[in-house]
Amino acid sequence: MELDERKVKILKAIVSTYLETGEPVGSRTISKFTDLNLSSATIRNEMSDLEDMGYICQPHTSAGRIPTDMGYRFYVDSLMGEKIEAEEERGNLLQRVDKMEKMLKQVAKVLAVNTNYATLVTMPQYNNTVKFIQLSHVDDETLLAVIMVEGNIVKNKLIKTTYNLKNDEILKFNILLNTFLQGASLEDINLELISTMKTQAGEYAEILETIFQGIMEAIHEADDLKVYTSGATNMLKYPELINSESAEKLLGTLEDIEDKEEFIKYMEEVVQKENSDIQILIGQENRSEDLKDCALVTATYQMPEGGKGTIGIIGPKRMDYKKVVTMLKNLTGELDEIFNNNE
Amino acid sequence: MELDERKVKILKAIVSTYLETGEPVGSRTISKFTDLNLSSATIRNEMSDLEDMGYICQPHTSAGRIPTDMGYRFYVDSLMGEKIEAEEERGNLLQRVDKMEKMLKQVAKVLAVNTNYATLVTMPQYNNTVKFIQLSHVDDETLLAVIMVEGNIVKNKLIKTTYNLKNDEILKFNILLNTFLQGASLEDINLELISTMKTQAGEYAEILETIFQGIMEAIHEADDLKVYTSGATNMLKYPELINSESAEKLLGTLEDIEDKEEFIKYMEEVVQKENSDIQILIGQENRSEDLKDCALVTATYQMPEGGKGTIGIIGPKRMDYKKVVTMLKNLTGELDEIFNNNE
DNA sequence: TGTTAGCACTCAAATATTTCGAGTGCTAAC
DNA sequence: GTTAGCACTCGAAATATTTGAGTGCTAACA
Repeated sequence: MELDERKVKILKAIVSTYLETGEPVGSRTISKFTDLNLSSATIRNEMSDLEDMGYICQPHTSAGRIPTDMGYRFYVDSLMGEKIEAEEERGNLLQRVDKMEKMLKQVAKVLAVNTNYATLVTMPQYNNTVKFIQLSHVDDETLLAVIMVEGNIVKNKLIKTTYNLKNDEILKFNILLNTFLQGASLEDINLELISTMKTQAGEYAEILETIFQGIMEAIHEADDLKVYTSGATNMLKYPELINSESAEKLLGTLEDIEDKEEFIKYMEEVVQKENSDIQILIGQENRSEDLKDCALVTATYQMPEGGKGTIGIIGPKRMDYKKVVTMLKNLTGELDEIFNNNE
Repeated sequence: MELDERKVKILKAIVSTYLETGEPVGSRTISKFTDLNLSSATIRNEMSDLEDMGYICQPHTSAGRIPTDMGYRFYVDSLMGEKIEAEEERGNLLQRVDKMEKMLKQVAKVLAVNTNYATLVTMPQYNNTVKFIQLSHVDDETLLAVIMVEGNIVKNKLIKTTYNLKNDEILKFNILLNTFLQGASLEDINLELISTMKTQAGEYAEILETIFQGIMEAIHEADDLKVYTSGATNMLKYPELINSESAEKLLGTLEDIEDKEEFIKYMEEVVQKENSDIQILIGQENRSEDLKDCALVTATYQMPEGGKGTIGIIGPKRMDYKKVVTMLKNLTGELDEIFNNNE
């Protein structure tokens, strides 16, 4: 069977009506509210066809039709085909804040409030090139290492030492560390480099080892992709999700998303493989079982220094895709703007 | 009317039965499951008295009795009277982690998982005595200020300058800042001190102003009492809360609790006024409207350096107080232990 | 005077029953 | 190919019915 133009029109009408109302849509509704001028009976025939083709289904006999994942997919794809122009009133959503962290939290919040879906925003990911390292004396047995990496991200770590370093010794360590590590990315720091440094350190080799270890821990630490979520409780607003037995699990997932290695990995993957900036995954298309009744819409933003992060929305499959996509485009646009102006 | 021993026994039996079952408890139940050997009729009479006295009430005629806030209060008070011995198997709950932040998150998580209530943990509050300040060069127009305050909390801030400071100039600033600010608490930093510093800075007074401002911002910033919550979704497990119209609001409150100045202030207040380490607020006893159907149980922990923070649980009034209190005692005990060993 | 058995009454919750109507599929006619 | 008409389906809502735990009250008993 073929998906002719009329079928397409009907399908789109069904999906968009369903997106609005959340009720299964019947043949009469479509007959009345499209410009096709077809009777309900004809629509019924077409609907029957569309059902055979897998785009729509009935939640039970004698109910209207609702889109299948495939139906949503078709709708979304054709939506993406149309050019979505960013709305005129942009630039007002975000207030300028200096701290990256706050900014991203704000983005998550803004998104959640404006869309009524759950949102998540990841920190931009850098390749962690070291900009500089600063060691300071805290007390007799503690040092503070401050490491600034590409993207002006500051990490710090307290390091316990057995030997009480004097100020001039710390200074020497600072010089040594910076000489070797400045500009180095994680991959650059290999065993060879380390042993060279140790040779240079001479009698201090052992302490260097301790310090070095602390520094590496610090660099890796914040690396574990922070995710900010917001509006998780918005999920409660969608009955189709609440009834689904996974609702509580989903909320839980969102709550402690920071722990869910797996989930984060998944997000990363999504970011990686997309070429376009907007990516939509519907229902079963999501690998994660928790999301099987949801749709995930993500967009990437880019930092001037090359960092890359994701803004995403999790909501019911019955989601206002158009609004969400526009929203995401606006926000990533705004982020770009802010970051570029800041530089 | 007087609350004689028998009435007390019956009241306690009612409350504790209700805590277990969540159902209104009737006279027969009490008659059967207490060692009083009284018929249900007698119990009924006593219950009627207890109702007159305000300790229990009926959700509707011809239902059993449930405790009023006053009833809970009586129960909890008498519970607190008994000595609660910490459980033997303590010390295993928390894994040692180095970062304060992680540790507190873990505490929140452990509590949430073990109790099935929502939990919140605040960062310890210090009086923010400056331990030392370290200024570093980032690029031509940016400085990094790292400030360590009492309790080994590290704060940092990027400061934009108009004038490109050279290394030796930065060194001078470092010395200047540390000379004046080391050991200073927030109250110590007043206008007089600032103007003295400016005089010392001479031609650099203006830049000092900028830097100083940045530093003050940094110190204040993290000061805004971070709160970690966990297990907010546990609230969904308690039907009595879900039906209450405030459920969603409550969840929302928990979700972005970091913004709710008001709420945080409230917590602080609770911490302030308590002399004993455990504080319980039931229903209307809570100032916050959002908590009117909940109970809030808090405990304070103390850092060796004098910092003070709060661990708390939010749950339904029908809460396993005994377990929660024991749990909190254990955890604060563990925290103390860890902090002391660490030092 | 305190305790208890007995009984009529109440009322939420569970269960069963009915009604309603939106929606379908099919057929026959245009 | 389109449409009107009709019998049929079935969930949801409304309504009725049953059930049972629980109460308060009274009268009798120790």
